[in-house]
Amino acid sequence: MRTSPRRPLILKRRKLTLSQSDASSASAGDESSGQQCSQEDQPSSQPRDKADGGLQKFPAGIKMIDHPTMPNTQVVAIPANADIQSIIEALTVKGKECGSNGPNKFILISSGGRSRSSGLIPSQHLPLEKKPSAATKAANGQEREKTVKKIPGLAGGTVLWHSGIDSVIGNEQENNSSGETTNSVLDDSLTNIQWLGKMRSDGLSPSSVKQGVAKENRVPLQERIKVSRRQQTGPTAATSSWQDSVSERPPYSYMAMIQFAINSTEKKRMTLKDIYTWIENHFPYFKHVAKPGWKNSIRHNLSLHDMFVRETSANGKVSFWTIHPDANRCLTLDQVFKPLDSGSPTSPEGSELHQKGHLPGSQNMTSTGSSKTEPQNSRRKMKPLLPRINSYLVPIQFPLSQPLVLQPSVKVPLSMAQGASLSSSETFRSNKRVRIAPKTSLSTEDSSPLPMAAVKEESQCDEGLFSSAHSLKENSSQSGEPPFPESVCIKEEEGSQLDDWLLPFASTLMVKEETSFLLPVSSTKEKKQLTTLKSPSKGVSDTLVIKRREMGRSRRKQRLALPCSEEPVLVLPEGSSFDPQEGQPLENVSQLSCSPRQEEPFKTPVKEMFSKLPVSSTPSKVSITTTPPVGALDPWKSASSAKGSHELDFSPVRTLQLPVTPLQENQDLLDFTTTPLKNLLPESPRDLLYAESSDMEPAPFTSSPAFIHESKQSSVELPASGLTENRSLLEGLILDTMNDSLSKILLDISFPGLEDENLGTDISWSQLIPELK
DNA sequence: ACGACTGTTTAGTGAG
DNA sequence: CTCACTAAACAGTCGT
Ligand SMILES: [Mg+2]
Repeated sequence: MRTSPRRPLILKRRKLTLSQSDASSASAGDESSGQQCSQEDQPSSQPRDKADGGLQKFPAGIKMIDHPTMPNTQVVAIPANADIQSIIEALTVKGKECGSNGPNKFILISSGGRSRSSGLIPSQHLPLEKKPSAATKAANGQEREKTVKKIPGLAGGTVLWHSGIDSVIGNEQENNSSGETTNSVLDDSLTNIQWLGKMRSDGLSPSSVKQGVAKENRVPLQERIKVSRRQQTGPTAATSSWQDSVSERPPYSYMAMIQFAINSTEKKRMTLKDIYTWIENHFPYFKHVAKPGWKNSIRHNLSLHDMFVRETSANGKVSFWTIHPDANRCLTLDQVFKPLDSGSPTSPEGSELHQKGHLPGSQNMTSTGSSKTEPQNSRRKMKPLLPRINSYLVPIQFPLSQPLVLQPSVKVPLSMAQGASLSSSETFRSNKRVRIAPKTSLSTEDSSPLPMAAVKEESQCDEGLFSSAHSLKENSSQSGEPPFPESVCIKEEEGSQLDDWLLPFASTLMVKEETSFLLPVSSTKEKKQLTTLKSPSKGVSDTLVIKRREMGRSRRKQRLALPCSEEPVLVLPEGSSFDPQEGQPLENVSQLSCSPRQEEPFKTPVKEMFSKLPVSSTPSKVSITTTPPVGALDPWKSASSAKGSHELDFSPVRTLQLPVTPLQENQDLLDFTTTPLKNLLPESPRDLLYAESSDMEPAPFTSSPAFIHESKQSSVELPASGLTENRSLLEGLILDTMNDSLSKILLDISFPGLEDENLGTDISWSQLIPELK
C-alpha cells in the first residue's frame, strides 16, 4: 500500500536504535558506524584524546573563526593572557593537518579584555601563513585580506570584521546575469556577519568535510572547544560568549535561515549553493561545526515547505529558490537582530534558545560532563525567533482599541483564529498550535531585547498552510491572478492520488497532492513563454522568467513556481524605509489576491480533517469542514483569503499606514481589526505562556472576557508579568518574525466571516472545552 | 559509466 | 501528538 506507484521505495532504514548508545557521546559518526562502521572516521579520536594533541591544544579560551571573506583564513581570538607561542604552534600544526583545505592563514587577535580599541588589535595580524600544500584551494584565488579590520567597539573581545565583503558581494549579484551561477549570494545586508560579532569559532575542523569518506557525516569537533573555553571564564567572558555564538547553533530553524538567505538578495531568489554559502557565512556554526548533513537538511526544507519554490531560469540551466510571495515575510537577519546600539555588541544575543534541542549526538556533549554549559550566563546570542509560543498573537501594542469591539469576538475570533490557522485537527484539541520555532528555550532570562518588531505569529498557520498548500500549486494563480495567471503549474501527480485517497488517514500529509490534483488547472497556460523573452537588457537575470519547464519529466513532481516574479507586489522594499519589519506587505497582497481567488470551487479534501475530525467530537469537525477547503487551496494566501476571502476584507489592510516600526502589529491589527482580539483569546493556554504574556499587553485594553479566559489558564503568569511581560512580548514578537510563518499568520487571522458562522460556534465550544481536554 | 550535485520524499528521534 | 531536525534512499542532471 503505501507504496505509491511512483515513488521509489525507499528501503527502510534501519533504525539504528540500537546503537543508541554509542553514539552518544561520540557522536557522530556513529551513525554510520552503526552500520558500517567506519571507524576511521571517527575522527579519530574524537574528542578527547588526540584531539588535543593535534588540534586543539589550544589553551582554553581561544576561539577560532573563519574569516568571512577569506577562504582559508581563520581569525583566532586569544585571551589576553594566553600563551601565544603555544598557540602559534598549535596553529601551525593544525594548518598542516588540514592541508590545502584547511585554513592556511590565521589572524590572531587578542580578545581578552580589551581589545576594543581601535582598530587593531595589536597583535596580531600576523599572518601566519602556512599554506600547506598547494593552495589550490584558494578558492577564489583572490584572497583579500586587506581589508580586514576589526572593529572593536564591541564589548569585550568581540571583533567584527568588516571586510569588504559587502561590497564585493553585492556587486556580484548582479553580475550573474550572465553567469548566473552562483555568486550572488552574499548579501549585503548588514546582517552579514553581524551577529556574529562573534563569528565562528571553530575549532579546527575545517577542511574536513570533504574528504572522501563519508561525506556526510563527519563530526565537527568543536565541541570540545567549548569546553575548554569554558574554563576561562573570567575576563573573557565576552570572549566566551563570542565563541559560543560561533560554535553554537543559531536559534533559527532551517526554514528561517533559508528565508534570511533568500531575502537577503534583491531578487529574492538564490541558488542552493548560494544558500549554503550564505548560511555558512552568516552562521559559522554550519561552516565548521555542523555536520555536513546540514546541507541535506537545507535541501529537505526547501523541498518540504511550500513556501520555498524553485524557479528555473529561462534557459533552464539554473534553478533558483524563491519564497512564495504570499508567504514571504521578508524576514532578514537584520530584522532579527538588530544591533542595539551601535556601540555595543552588535550581536544581540538573546537568550539562548537554540532551536534544536536535541542535538543528535553530539551535541553536546554534555555528556561529558557536564558542564558545558555555561553557567549562568546565558549568553545571549541572537535573538531567537520564536520561542515556542503559541500564540498567534500579536500583540503588541496595538493601540487600537477598537478591536475591542469585537467582543463578540470572543468566541468568534477565537474560532477564527484557530480555524484558520490551525488545522482543524489541532484545533479542537488544544489549540495549541503554534509553530515552534526552533526551539529555543527561552530562558527566562531575559532578555534580549529584541528589536524586532513584533509580529504576530501564528505560526502554525503558516506552516500548516504551507504544507497544505503544497498542493496548491495551482493555486498559484492566486496571487498573480490579476495580471496573469501565471501560475499554472503543472504537475503531474497523477498516479498517486489514489493512494492518497485511500489513506486519508494518512492525514494531512498526503493530501496535499491530491488537492492540487483536483484543481483543474485552470489556466494552465503553460507558459511556455518562458524562455522567450530574453531579457532585454541585461538582464538581470531576468531571464529568469522562470520557466516552468514542464516538468513532468524531470523530477518527480514538483511544481514550479511561478514566475512570480515579483511583480506582484509587494514586497517591501527591503531596504526601504522603515524597518522592514516585514510582513505587512504580504498581507496586503495576499488579501488582494484573495478576493479573486475566492472562487476556488473545489474543495479538496482537506486532509487533516479527516484524520482529526473523527476524533474530535463534534465541534472540531465542523470547523473543519469549512475551513479546509479554502485553506487548502492556497496556503498562504488562502488563509487570508479563505478566511477573509469570503468577505474580503482586505481593505483594512491597505489602509494602514503604520508608523513605522510598530507596524506589523498594527497592521495586523488593523487588518483584521477584529482579529486581534482573537488573537488574544486564549487559545492555548498553557503554551501560551509567553505568548500570553505578550498578549497580555493588549489585554489591558481589551479586557475582554476572553481574556479572562486565558487568564485563567495562564493566569499564572500574569502576576509575574510585570516586568517580564515586556520582554515576553518582545520575544513573542520577535519570534514571530522569525517564523516563516508569520506572514501567513497574519493572513490567517483576518478571517472572514464565513467561518465564523460555522466555526464560530464550534469554536467557541472548543474554547470552552479546552479545559475539558 | 561514474560521480557530484540537486531535489523529493520517507522515516526515526526527541522535545514540548 | 506535533514539530523541527536528521538521516537516508532515490531520482534527474550535468560534467568528466
Ligand atoms: Mg518547496
